[in-house]
Amino acid sequence: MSDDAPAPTAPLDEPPVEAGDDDELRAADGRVPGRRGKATRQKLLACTASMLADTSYRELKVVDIARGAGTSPATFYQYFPDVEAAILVLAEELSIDGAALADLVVEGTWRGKGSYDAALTVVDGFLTFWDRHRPVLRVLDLLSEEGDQRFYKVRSRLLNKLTRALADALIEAQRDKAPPIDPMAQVGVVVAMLSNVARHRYGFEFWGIKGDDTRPSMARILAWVVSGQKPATGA
Amino acid sequence: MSDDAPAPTAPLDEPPVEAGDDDELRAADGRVPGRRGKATRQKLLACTASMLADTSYRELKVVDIARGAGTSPATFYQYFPDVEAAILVLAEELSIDGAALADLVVEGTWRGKGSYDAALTVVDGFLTFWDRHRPVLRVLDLLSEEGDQRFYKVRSRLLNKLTRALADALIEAQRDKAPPIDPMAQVGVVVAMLSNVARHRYGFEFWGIKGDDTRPSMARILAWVVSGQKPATGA
DNA sequence: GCAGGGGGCTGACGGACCGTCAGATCCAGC
DNA sequence: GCTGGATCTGACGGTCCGTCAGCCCCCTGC
Repeated sequence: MSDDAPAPTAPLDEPPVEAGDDDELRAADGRVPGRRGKATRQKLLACTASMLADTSYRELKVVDIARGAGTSPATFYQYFPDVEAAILVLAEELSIDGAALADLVVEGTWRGKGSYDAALTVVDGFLTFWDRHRPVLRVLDLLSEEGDQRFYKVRSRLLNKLTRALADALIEAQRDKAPPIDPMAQVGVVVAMLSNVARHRYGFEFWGIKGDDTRPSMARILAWVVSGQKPATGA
Repeated sequence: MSDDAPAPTAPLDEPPVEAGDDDELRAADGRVPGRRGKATRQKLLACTASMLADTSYRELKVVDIARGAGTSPATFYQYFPDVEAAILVLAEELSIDGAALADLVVEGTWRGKGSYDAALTVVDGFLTFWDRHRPVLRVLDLLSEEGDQRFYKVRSRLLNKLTRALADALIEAQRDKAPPIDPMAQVGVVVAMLSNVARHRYGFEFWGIKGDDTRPSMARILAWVVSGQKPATGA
């Protein structure tokens, strides 16, 4: 739909506020919520998040969320058109925390021997981020996979910051060589690796991969791709 | 649940038939379906697959499947406990086609210069496989993500063959060096990359990555990880 | 401190879909 | 043609959804 495909390394850091018809928060009937209204809205959000932590998305009922927040289903619909809208708000809040990942990239040194350490820092940061927000990220993945454009956009923006930062690091680290392949494509596939491993991390150890060897594996690849040189693996 | 965590490189190729209490196919009421019954069951499966191609999973109704197959909802429940069970059968049928991917690995040469070509063959095979079976694979990912053990198992088995084959190739290609990291972990993360890129392939080009640079990117990484040497990139 | 207005909340309802019966229908085999 | 089992289905109770109209309570102005 939106044709704002940006140039590969453009910054494009719009603030994560939603750009609606009106910049004011609106309830279902068009009224602007007051103090009390905002409080229940927040309580509903918190309750949604906490239920998501130990309930599969498909068996998440509006009535449960509402009752859990000490209110009624009709009230829920006062503030959100559906459950997904509430989760979307939760997902957008993630952007702030996710931006810190890009900072990890900028702070690291990607030329020479330091690249592996920088990569491991990013890998660990990513895994930690994913673990902390697993419930929301799970449905974020779920719904963007289902073709929901709203979620797809949030997901893209979330990973985009990190990907762009890595692409910039690659360009900087390999500035003397002419890169044969689009830097965004190179680091994009690595980010895909990161996110998929983070998703299925539990499954990995289930099926015969010992301990935490996935971490150095990914760090090695990341360091190699960004720096362009075989990294000195911290054996 | 099942504690059959195998040694990293054990074959473990059980045939993809389901190992139930009885080796016979059963309907809901416990009877063995006859000729006519099997035909409608098959028609229901086909209809499920075709609806999945252009309907999101969440809006896939049993009544639609049943009507599409020219029968009634009650009949559907005669053969499948729920929609997921039908999709699970579809997913299991994929195993056969998926096994061919492992063959691609075995046939390739992973030492020296040939490694990049071998890797590109595997990458393309993987992407083709994913594109061909996208509707079913989408739901397979979806439901295993949701914690459904049945789907998780099928998904693991599907990727396991390929992963093991790659791990074996790695061990063979790097037999003179002592590998610092578990080979399964090394290739496992690459397979994670492959599957996640295959999933979001459309999104990649949407967001500013030109043409098909993801293919060589992944091939380069795959070749490097398996062979242990910087591959000669087919510029 | 009290009355009025409006923001906030809810019971209750129609509708969609689910999963399950008991009974109708079909099809061999005699 | 008749019969018994295999196959199919209409119809139902139940759950959840999303939406009203109307009630309650807070808060403001006097």
